[in-house]
Amino acid sequence: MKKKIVRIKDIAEKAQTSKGTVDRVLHNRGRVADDVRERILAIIKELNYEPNFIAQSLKSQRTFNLAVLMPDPSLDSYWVAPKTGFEKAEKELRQYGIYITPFIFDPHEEHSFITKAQEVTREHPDGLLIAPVFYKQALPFFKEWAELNIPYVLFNTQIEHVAPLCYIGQDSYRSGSLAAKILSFGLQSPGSVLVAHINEDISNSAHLITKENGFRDYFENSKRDTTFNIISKEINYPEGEAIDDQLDQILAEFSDLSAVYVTNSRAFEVASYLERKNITNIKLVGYDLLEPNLNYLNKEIISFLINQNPLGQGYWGIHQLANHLVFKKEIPPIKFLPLDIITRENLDYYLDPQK
Amino acid sequence: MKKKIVRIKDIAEKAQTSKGTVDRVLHNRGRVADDVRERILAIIKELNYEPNFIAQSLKSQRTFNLAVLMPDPSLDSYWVAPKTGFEKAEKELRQYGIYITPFIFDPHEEHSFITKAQEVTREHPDGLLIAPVFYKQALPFFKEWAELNIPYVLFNTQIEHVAPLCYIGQDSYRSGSLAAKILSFGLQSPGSVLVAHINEDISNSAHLITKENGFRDYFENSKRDTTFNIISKEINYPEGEAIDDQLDQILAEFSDLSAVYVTNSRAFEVASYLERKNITNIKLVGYDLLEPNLNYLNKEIISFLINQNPLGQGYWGIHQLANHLVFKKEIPPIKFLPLDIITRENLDYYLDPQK
DNA sequence: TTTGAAAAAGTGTTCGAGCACACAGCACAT
DNA sequence: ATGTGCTGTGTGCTCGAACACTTTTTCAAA
Repeated sequence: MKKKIVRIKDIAEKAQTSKGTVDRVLHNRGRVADDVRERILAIIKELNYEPNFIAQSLKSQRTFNLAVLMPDPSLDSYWVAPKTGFEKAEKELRQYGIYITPFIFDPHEEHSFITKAQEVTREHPDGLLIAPVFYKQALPFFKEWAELNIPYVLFNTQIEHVAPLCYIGQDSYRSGSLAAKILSFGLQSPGSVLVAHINEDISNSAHLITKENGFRDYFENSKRDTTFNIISKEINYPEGEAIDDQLDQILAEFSDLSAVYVTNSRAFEVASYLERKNITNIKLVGYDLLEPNLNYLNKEIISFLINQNPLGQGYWGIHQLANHLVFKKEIPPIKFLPLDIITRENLDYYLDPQK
Repeated sequence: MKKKIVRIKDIAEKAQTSKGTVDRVLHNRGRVADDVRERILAIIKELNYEPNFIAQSLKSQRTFNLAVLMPDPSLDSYWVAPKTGFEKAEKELRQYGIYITPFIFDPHEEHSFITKAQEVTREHPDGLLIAPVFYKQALPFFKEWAELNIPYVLFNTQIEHVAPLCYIGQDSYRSGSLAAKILSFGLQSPGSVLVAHINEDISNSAHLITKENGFRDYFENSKRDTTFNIISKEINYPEGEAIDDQLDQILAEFSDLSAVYVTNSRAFEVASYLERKNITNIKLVGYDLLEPNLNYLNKEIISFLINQNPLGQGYWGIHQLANHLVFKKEIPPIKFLPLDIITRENLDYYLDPQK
């Protein structure tokens, strides 16, 4: 029943050599005769040896200093969750010598990002987890970090043409399709459907366009009798003020508006509008389990939220770095997190950070 | 930045004693003079000592033999996933001395369950993960295992009045409400809604009734203008034969049938019927990512599936036992797994067993 | 054949916790 | 006076992998 755990010593005995030699083979340290190497390699394979990583990490007392570069949670509460996530990961991984230093920048100020990125470079961490919300400003740093051999993991925003250790986040195209599927399920009669990009610099946010494409394509490819008029708008308003004017205008133009898809976490703005104007026949789908969103989800003004799992992004980001640095595992270049569909009924299970 | 890790040796030095004495204090093994004990305790607190559990588990080579008692996956493919789950957990935890012996019974034969349960008792494992699908037959065994001090974790079926270490599974009531929410979102005009219990011994499956209650209550409590006629049926048919007769009958009786909620994993039977009869205006929601279900989900004959995460049930079941036995953690008496809403667009992320 | 340096192989220590064992000191019984 | 048993304390080995260090083997040049 019990498979015996294979130790280096077992391999050495079976190969009639010593553990030192086996060790050299295992770590490609050379200085081993070819025939012995072959023999040992065969036995390793035969016995299906897996290093006891407990002993491994006990021995190698080395510590790893990781850096996290991301926006300030106190300025945009979306970022609270990733912070919670990486802190949770740090707690789990402290045993393995993982330490994290956060570098927090102001998401509205490019130069704040640049300053912090420079600090990261100066610190020269063993690994970096970064939310590259400033796409263009980040590019030169990626080059620098690559030269310094600092592996970096991206999260939240996927960027082409840089070679991170891994990207953690969602498949934006699919995400859009999913939103479309949900709304489409709830729509019977024809009407207009709004894709709303709220307070975003679209030129720096390719992923929102990707979401929109996924959304549009779903409606185009679905073979339904009813057709829908998909319109998209960038809605910008000063922080603190209401969104009413813009929405009034859109409603005036499209009186048959029956659904709204908000491509970021600001669905609550639309929900607040709908509530105040007492409009109940417009279905609303958005992103992320922020407090104001949850409020309207509970009131069923927001029908569904898609969870981008920001906590998981922080958590898994650190874990990927640890897998690479500590456990020397192969890291897949992309780790897509699930597109969780959240409604009032299953909300609880996604709120509490469970492993 | 880096907090220095405190070792037993550090405590011993500071207390001017030896690590053996500190060790005895830490493990309440007695044989320590009171004043020394106090002094050591104070220092432990002051330095905030936390045992290095890597070294701990390296040393204590103790192995734990866990048993899993569940139905045969080759007789009902639902059980493939829990098996995959506990095997995955075993792989991760082998390092910590966890070994699993499966005890597989025929889910259609009570005596098969009883035989296997007796085998478990004879084996006297260090812990047990059990899917108590035979409620009544299982009861005496729980008593026995409690007396033998074998901690057991329930999964799949929640049972009252036994005191397991933990229950892993879903909140059935919520699960029903969620199904209702989804269907309700897709239903505009009034009509009949069927709750179908397919090939289940309802008397032994309280959780299906709970699902139905959750489902009904959602419709009752929702303040919508349209009202729906909720009917429920037990549908039984011999394995291998089709379900057509029963459904024909129901459709004849309720010509306005607009949705079906299948309370277990057999939604594909209904889907197959709908496909063959070319009925497209009935929405269908069911459970579990079985191959035949996925087929109809892709064809959009099944609109949504709720994932009961059977893989996670096996996986977390073993992990809870390990947390209890190996890591001496507190275990919550109930671990509800998320009610994942699955559709064609987000299916992939729930299929592959990711951590 | 001897020598010597490089290559190959083997030995021993370390990491931190756990635990068996050794041992000293003392009380009490024989 | 010596033995027995118990308490309090300290020492040293173990777990498996890593790696520095030592020893042995090999093989070419002298």
